[in-house]
Amino acid sequence: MGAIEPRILKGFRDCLPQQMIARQRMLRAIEGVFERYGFSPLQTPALEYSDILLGKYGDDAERMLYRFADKGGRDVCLRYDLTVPLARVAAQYGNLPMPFRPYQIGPVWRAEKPGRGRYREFLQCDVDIVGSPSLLADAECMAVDNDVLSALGVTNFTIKLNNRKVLTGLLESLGPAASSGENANGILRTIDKLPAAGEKAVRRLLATDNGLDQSTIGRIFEFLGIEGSNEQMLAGARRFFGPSEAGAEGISELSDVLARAAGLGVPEDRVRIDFSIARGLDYYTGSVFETFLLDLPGFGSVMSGGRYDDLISMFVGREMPAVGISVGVDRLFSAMAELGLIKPSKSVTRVLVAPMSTEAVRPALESASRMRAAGRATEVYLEQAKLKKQLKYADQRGIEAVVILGADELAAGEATVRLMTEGEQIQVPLGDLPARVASLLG
RNA sequence: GUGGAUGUAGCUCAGCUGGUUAGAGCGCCAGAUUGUGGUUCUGGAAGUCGGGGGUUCAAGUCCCCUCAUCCACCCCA
Repeated sequence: MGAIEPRILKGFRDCLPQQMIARQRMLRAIEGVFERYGFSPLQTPALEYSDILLGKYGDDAERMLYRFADKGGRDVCLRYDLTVPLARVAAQYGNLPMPFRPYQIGPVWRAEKPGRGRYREFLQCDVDIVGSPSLLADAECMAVDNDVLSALGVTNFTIKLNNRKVLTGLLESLGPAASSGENANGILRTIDKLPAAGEKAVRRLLATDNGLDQSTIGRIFEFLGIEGSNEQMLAGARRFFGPSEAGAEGISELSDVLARAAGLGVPEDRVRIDFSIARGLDYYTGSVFETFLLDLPGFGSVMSGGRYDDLISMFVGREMPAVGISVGVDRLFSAMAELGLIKPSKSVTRVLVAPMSTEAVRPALESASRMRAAGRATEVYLEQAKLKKQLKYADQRGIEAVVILGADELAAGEATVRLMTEGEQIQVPLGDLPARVASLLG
């Protein structure tokens, strides 16, 4: 008795009904946006063979993989995101019609230190477009991003946009020391820290961690220092790169994606080119985006993604371009809670049927069934209790209507319906109950 | 992982320089005449004072260790 202390693992959370109700509403809104863009649901397992996930994310991320041997001695990992499992699916099923447009809603796990808006288990909602190299697909991801936040009532945000080709072009222009393989990824991850860590720290890290000399670092910051409107930044970057350099292709893609996104109705002032956005994950190859809430500076990105044209080919060996974006549902939810955009609900029940005596139980059950058939979430009070207690039960749960069935009502063949917010009561013939309650509740 | 802060009732916290049976607000439960919630009034339940060790006649209060949480750095959704 009580010998086991109830507790929960660090970084993991219970979502009690009061939160879950609002969270489910949020998920439905997100799902609605996804489906309006023609994305279809996909689900994959929480566990994958380790070799499916390893080598896709980069060192920083891989340290955060939950990895263990299962009962059969298989080397497995909890998925770190939804993108790599999707890549596996796209590679594994040869009969998928392309472009393949799945959306996924599911938990992912990262064994990192939890903090504000950071958990070890959290829900991601991804949309991906597999099999199309079109930059229109990139722009669609941004439009989904914009629509999702708008649908949730969030208005003050910025989608930061960059292109990996710009960054790799930058590194190539610096010579082989900077642009070769793993070192290039390391440099990008360092650059990605710029908004959080600041220029000084990044300069130091580029020298100590990435082994760059001061003139190379100077050149990088010459590029990162390009400022101004999106147009001005594109123009500045064009001047920086020669026309034949790899970076120029990225600049042209950026310009294209911007135009397409505007065409899809993404307000232009919500999109900002930011050359320091690299994303911590290795698999990105083209567009990268991260979304920030301007009312919560320092909160971190609530939605992000990018193009990963080479990831799926790591499984199949042939070209398979893809682009996607991911909503950090839990983070977004806690951000919205901080901003007061979440209305908590205590229960989904809208009607409580209150039987006042044992004789009233049978008619109460029947009434409840008919109310449910009419589509109203209905509970029957389970114990014999005073009316006072039953009304209190309804009040505590925010239940809008109580159907009272007592001796008087039974004798008259009707029920008393009490509307809790108004405090009004009306007599309703039992036969009309579902229709009347439905119209009273709206 | 580094630095700082905090751990007292379900929640938010008070408890002065160590001194008898540890408090408040909110919440919860019950009652204010027999079938009417949310307001009010009355009453009630509930705490190994995070855990362990030490100093002392005496520790929630001082010291040490440990665990946990929060904030910053770091990293990301």
